[in-house]
This record gives sequence, C-alpha cells and structure tokens, in this order.
Amino acid sequence: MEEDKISIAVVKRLPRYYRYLGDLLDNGITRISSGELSKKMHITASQIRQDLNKFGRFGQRGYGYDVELLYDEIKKILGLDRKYNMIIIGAGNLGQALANYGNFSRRGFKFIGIFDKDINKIGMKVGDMTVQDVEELDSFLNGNSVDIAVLSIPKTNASQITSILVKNGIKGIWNYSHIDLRTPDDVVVENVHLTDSVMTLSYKLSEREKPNKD
Amino acid sequence: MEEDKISIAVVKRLPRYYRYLGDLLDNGITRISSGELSKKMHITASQIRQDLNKFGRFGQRGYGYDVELLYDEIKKILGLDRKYNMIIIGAGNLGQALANYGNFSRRGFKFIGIFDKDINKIGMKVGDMTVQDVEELDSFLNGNSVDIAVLSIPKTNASQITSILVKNGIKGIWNYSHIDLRTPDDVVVENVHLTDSVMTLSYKLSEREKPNKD
DNA sequence: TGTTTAATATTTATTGATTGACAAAAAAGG
DNA sequence: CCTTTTTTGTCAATCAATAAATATTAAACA
Repeated sequence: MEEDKISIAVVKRLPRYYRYLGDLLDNGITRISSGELSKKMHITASQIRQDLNKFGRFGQRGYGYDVELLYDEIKKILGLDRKYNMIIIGAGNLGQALANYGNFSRRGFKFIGIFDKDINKIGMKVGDMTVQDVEELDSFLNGNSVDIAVLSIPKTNASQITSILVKNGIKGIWNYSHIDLRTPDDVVVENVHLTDSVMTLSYKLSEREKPNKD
Repeated sequence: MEEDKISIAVVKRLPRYYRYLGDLLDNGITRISSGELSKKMHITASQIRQDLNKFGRFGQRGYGYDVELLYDEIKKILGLDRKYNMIIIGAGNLGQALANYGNFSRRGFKFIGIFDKDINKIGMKVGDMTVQDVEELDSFLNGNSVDIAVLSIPKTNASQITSILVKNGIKGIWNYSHIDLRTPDDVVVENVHLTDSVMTLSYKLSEREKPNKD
C-alpha cells in the first residue's frame, strides 16, 4: 500500500487546523464545510480538502466535516493522544519561561527535569522543579523515561549536550540554540530560532519601506 | 526594471546564511565557494547561488564569495544595518525572557518598553525596564518611536491590543500569541507559535515510531 | 421516494521551487 | 602571456505544491 509521503508543509499546517477546530468546538459549532473553514482561515478550500485527504476520508459529501471528529483525528495524527516527558537543558530566561508556560502541560507535554551548568542556578526552583547540575544529566536520563529534550543553551555547548542526549536514546529535540544540530536519522529535531525569526521580520519591514512598493 | 518577487522560502533561508557566514568570519575565513558552503550547510550549491542572485551578483567567477562582503550584503538585505525600537506587550514568563535575552540587542533590536495589565506586574523591573500599565500603551506609542511590538499575551487580548498598535502606526508585530492576527497590508507580522512547533515535533516523533518505517 | 442541492474526494492543470547543466569570466599556474 | 582550472551567474529541466475542475456521494426536501 503505497502511501504518499507527507510533506513538511502539510504537517506545519496541521496545528493551525487543530487550533481553528478547537475554537469551533469551543463555540459549539458541530459541523463545518471546507468552504466555510476556507473563509475563516484564509486558505483555499481545495487545500484544506487535499491536506486532510492525505490522512484519511474524514468528511461526508453533502454535509461537510464533523468538527469534533475531525478535531480528534488531527489530535491523533499530531500524536497528541499521548503524554510526553520533557526535560529542559539550560535554565536561563528562556528555559524558565518554557518551564512556566502552562499551555504545554495542557497538551500533554510534561516537564520532569531542568538542568544547568551554572552553579548559581543549580538548586533554584523553577515551577515545581529544581534545577539540577547538567553533570547529572547522563544519570538522570538513565533512570527516567524522557521523550523530548528542550535545548535552551548557548550554541557553544549545544553539540556536546546533544551527543549526551543521543547517546541516552533521546529521540526528540526541541532546539532553541542558534545552531544546526547534527543528529542520527532516527532523532527528530524541531528548531525554534528566535533570532532568525526577528531577522525575517526586519527583512519584511525593510521591504515595506522601500520605494516603488505601492 | 521587472524584479522577481522574492519568495518567503528564500527569505527564511537568509538568516541561516547570515549565521554561517558569521561563523566563517569568526574563524578567519575570508573566501568561500558555493560548493564548500553547500557541504557545510547541507543544501545544494545551486540553491545557494540561486538564492544570492535574487539580490545581486556578490560572487566572483573562479574565486567564490568574499565572506565579509557577502556577510555585509546579507546584513543589509535583512535590514540589520539599522536599529529597531521594540516594546513587549505581556510581561509574563515569555515576555520577561525575551526582554532579558541579550542576543537581540547585539543585533540592533532594542527594547524600550514593556507592558502588562496585571496589577501585580506593573512596576516590576524587567531587565532595565519597568513594567507599565497597558492602559498607558496608547499614550506611550504617541510619545515614542516604536518599530516593532512583541505580543506575548493570551490570545483573548491579542486582537484588541493589535488594533491599538495598528491605530498608532506600528508596522511590525512579532506575534507569540497563539492566534492569527488580522492587520492591514502595510503591517507586517511574524508569528512564533511555540505550541504549533511542539506539535510538529510530536508529529515527527509519532511518525518515527510507526511500524514499516525502517 | 425521487430530485435537487451541497460538499467531499480525487483527478487534472497550473504555478512555484529546486536542481542540474553549461557558458562566461576570472584566477591560478606555468 | 597563454592555458587550464575554478566557480559563478543564469538558463533549462525537473520536481513539488497549490489551485481548479469534475465526478461522486449523501443529505435535504418536496
């Protein structure tokens, strides 16, 4: 059964569908057509149908999509029907912010540890966790089931930490370090490069200000 | 003079080029060919040349690219040859983390104000700023030149704040709120949806674990 | 219960992005 | 100063993603 490879562009749209469907649910809307959703989301109805059909036939001709059913399906597709244990490497401002950000635990992403190498941070309370010495990372990984590691450390240390993670069988890395990690094929990395993001914004701003634009 | 429209895909790659060129500079490397860079960045040499040629002819046949020159050109293209005044709306964990994150100011992005509506946060020191009442946002914008507003508030308030920003002529919004903002065409928005990002990661993890994958 | 309408699933067409190929230009080396 | 090598800039071809069109199905309703 030769299934199409799902492109990353499609995958990146799924959370957005999920969010809109959640909003519809919250508003008590039980059915929606690709046409209506298209208007709300400002993408073509064709793309919505095409995207969804990559994963299955969730709609009903003449009726549309059942919001709750579709919501649950996308939840499953995104792997949100299970729990994930996460650790944070780097208890700086960003690491702390992520640890304290409530939205993740609501979705099943649970922080079970936070690490730093700074002696001033070790022992500090962050949320309901205590910052541990990164020297203990290796043994911690040995004794705990960790699904995802968040990397919020300077790029100079990122590669070394990554090899410890990989060695201990971590399969998911959420990388906030401003560096491209090299990992084996079976380790998945999702990058959040905030500096890249603000640069993209400044590019757009500069473009906007150029003459002959309107 | 009919110039090609620059696609967003190309723009998103520019910060990465910029980062690699910066690293080369740091390592005292003064010239590089698209072929060498290709190996380092794991993208095709053709794409590198094609991307760069969207903006100008920066290389020299038989020689390659002068690292410093190219670095400076991309800096200009990205609009990093100027300063940006930024404010943060929402002094929660994320807002504070961004305010304290040193990398932005190094690149010319300067925070000049932070706002919140929570009475417990107003007056609090964040970096070298004091959290102001969001009620004062309107008058602050009137008296200060602000290029970019960072939105790190719950989605319920995002639309209302956005209209205050737009009304006061803000042209750049860096949106961390988990909602799609509707703004006039001359206002540019760059979204950072962390929840979307972690969902993409969980998707990839689920895929990885499926049978018939290796 | 048949007919019309709505809306999906899916095929086809179009547009866009990436890769490959090659001529032109400059550097390097004798 | 001529020849070879390197490497760009750019054109052409391929590949991928999006949009449009159509056939099919089920609901709605008389």
